[in-house]
Amino acid sequence: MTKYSTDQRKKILNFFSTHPHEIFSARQIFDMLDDSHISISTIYRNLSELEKAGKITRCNKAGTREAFFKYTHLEECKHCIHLSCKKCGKIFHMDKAQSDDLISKTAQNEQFFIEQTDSVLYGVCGNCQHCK
Amino acid sequence: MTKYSTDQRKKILNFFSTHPHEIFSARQIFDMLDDSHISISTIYRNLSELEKAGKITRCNKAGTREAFFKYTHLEECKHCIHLSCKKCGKIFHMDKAQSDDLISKTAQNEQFFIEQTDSVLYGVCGNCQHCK
DNA sequence: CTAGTTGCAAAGAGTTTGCATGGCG
DNA sequence: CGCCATGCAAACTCTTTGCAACTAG
Repeated sequence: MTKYSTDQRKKILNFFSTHPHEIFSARQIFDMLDDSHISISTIYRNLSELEKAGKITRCNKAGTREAFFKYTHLEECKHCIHLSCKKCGKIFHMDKAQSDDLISKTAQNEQFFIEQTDSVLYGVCGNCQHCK
Repeated sequence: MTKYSTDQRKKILNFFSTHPHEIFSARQIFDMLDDSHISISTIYRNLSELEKAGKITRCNKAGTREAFFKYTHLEECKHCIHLSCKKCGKIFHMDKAQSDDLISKTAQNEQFFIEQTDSVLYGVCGNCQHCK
């Protein structure tokens, strides 16, 4: 679907690749790329394209109504569960061994087949735990 | 905050208690209680009240923009991680022992403190796994 | 009686879409 | 030069809110 490489597209993808461990809403990206004057509809259209292309992943953030997106640059992103800090918004990766263990145990014990890609656990990260 | 017991309130809560293992959006409840002619704003206001009162819990559903709610009738709901089936929308409870294990291991290994209440893992349940 | 609750319609947030213009290849 | 992408504004969806009418206690 994506045929041309436009300036706007490059800037949006570049933004994600330079912030690989955080999640962002369309509005946040719009604001942070303010000096590029990219229209909000272009942001939305590109986020959808990038999502379809598998370069970013759509996810929810507890207590918000907006869609959030995170960069999926790493192979590991596809093979482990994500942890999202409610305070700073950063994304962490659960240890692969533990992810796998959880998934297989849940399949066995509960007959439930977790899909890592869509699954985000919420909580507070070590950093934010310290500062009140 | 909830002082009076109105007909609308009773019907909404009753709806949840008779569907304890599924999640619903405001619109779905509105449609399913159609013959009671409860206005959509009353649905929303009561969902907020019931949430504050701890009788239902707000949660996200992957790939949707709406808020979903589930009945929190059980004590166990407050102490374990939830599993949401992407196909049928039903909610399952992860075994408490496994929930606890996961939370303490993640705290240790990753320095990340999961909050059960907000955390929903997505996947496919045993039932839906069988039917394609 | 009177304060909480409802219904309606209007306002708000977030997101999508139609259409003319612009720019990549 | 042709088609895709962009920008703008309007439309849409989900949710909240103001206000007058209604009702539980």
